[in-house]
Amino acid sequence: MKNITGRTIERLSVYRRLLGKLAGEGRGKVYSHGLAAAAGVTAAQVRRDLMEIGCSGNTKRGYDIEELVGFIGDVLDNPAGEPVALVGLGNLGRALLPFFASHHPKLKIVASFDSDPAKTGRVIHGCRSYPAGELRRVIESERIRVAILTVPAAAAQEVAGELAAAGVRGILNFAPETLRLPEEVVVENMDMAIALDKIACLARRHRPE
Amino acid sequence: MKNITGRTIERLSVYRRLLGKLAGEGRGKVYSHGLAAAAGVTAAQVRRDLMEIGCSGNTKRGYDIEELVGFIGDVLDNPAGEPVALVGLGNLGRALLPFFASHHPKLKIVASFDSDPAKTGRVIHGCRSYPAGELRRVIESERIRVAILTVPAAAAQEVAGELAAAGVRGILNFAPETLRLPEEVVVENMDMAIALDKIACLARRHRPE
DNA sequence: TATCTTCTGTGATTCATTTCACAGTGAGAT
DNA sequence: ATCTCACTGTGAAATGAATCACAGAAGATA
Repeated sequence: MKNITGRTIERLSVYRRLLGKLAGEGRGKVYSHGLAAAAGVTAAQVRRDLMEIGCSGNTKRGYDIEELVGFIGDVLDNPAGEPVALVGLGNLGRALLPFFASHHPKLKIVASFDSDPAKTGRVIHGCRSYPAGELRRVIESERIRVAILTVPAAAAQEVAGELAAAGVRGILNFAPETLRLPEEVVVENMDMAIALDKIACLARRHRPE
Repeated sequence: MKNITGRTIERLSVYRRLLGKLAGEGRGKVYSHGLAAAAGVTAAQVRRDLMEIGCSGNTKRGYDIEELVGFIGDVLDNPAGEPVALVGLGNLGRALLPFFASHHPKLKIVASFDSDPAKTGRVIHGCRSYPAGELRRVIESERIRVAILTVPAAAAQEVAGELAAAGVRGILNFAPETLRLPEEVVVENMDMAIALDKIACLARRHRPE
């Protein structure tokens, strides 16, 4: 299994969520077009994605849901589990904690940080919060490779640099700021200002044919 | 100006933010490679994007920052302003309010909604909150075309349908749920669970050459 | 004025991603 | 036992997006 693209990974994550729902409804098998309709993509796309991760369906019964979830997990998840840090305990950061505290099989927020001492030293949603000065030590000792960044834009670049220096290799960036980091660090921007600009603009000019 | 892609719109939004910062530092002109470095893209990409919205730079001085901001605004913004609704006043929704209350020239959250009466009837961050039952009336009377959806996943599809029926044409969806809507509605997903899956997976396999 | 340099604007190309379309397959019907 | 139908797996084609690379422009320099 060579280089699987980010796009494909996103779709696999969508499929997994939908498959979990189907399994919960007692379904055991699913056709490519069934998954496709639920995920809002084409059936050919689903088949190609599944092919890419090396999993096969039965010609007449479709794909086995449980098996599929297993295959997707093999691709997406770190089998040892993936500890995640949350940096920035403002309104947004605190709002995200319970969001992620939800039942993901492997990802877990194990530490959070803030520069404001009033917000640290406690346990919020089962996750211990540390002062910013402890960042490097905790990240290193817990071997954290993935972080969520919810600090103010003005601090984002500096904090991101510290994270990278401490060993973090993937950052989910909520700050409205373009991060400049060494190329071994993967950054995914969740920039709401840009997203709103985009949908406002597209919605205005979008006219279905 | 024909069909400008979503990708390009996102970059234009990034450019605008950076240009604002440059203007604040007293810069009046910028080269394509200057903007490119700040935005993390190539100079050719910047030139092509700017070409696409019909704006020209001077061969030897580069682009005029103020003019550029104007051109980008002409493409991205609704000149009449764009009222936005926020639906769902849970932790996440409340955390987003101040985020967007920030100084966008045209976008403004003018109304928010929640099904819990305890959360409505007030004014939060300068934005009046209404009970869910008022949704259609307010959206129609305020002519709101863009909405941010921060309700629980289980309610997302239903609420999105109501929004579309009330006239909303663009939805920024924070719920971990694939929305099925008529094609005249533009949906942009801000799905944190998927994004985390993605960076965790990419960070693990990513090895710069 | 002539030359040099460094920029922009853009056709052509490359690269990435999605869709098409069909051969192959197997369960169920007859 | 064979036929039929609806599915999968996948090469090939189409589409979409980013990059290359260079002609042309204009300030700087002498």
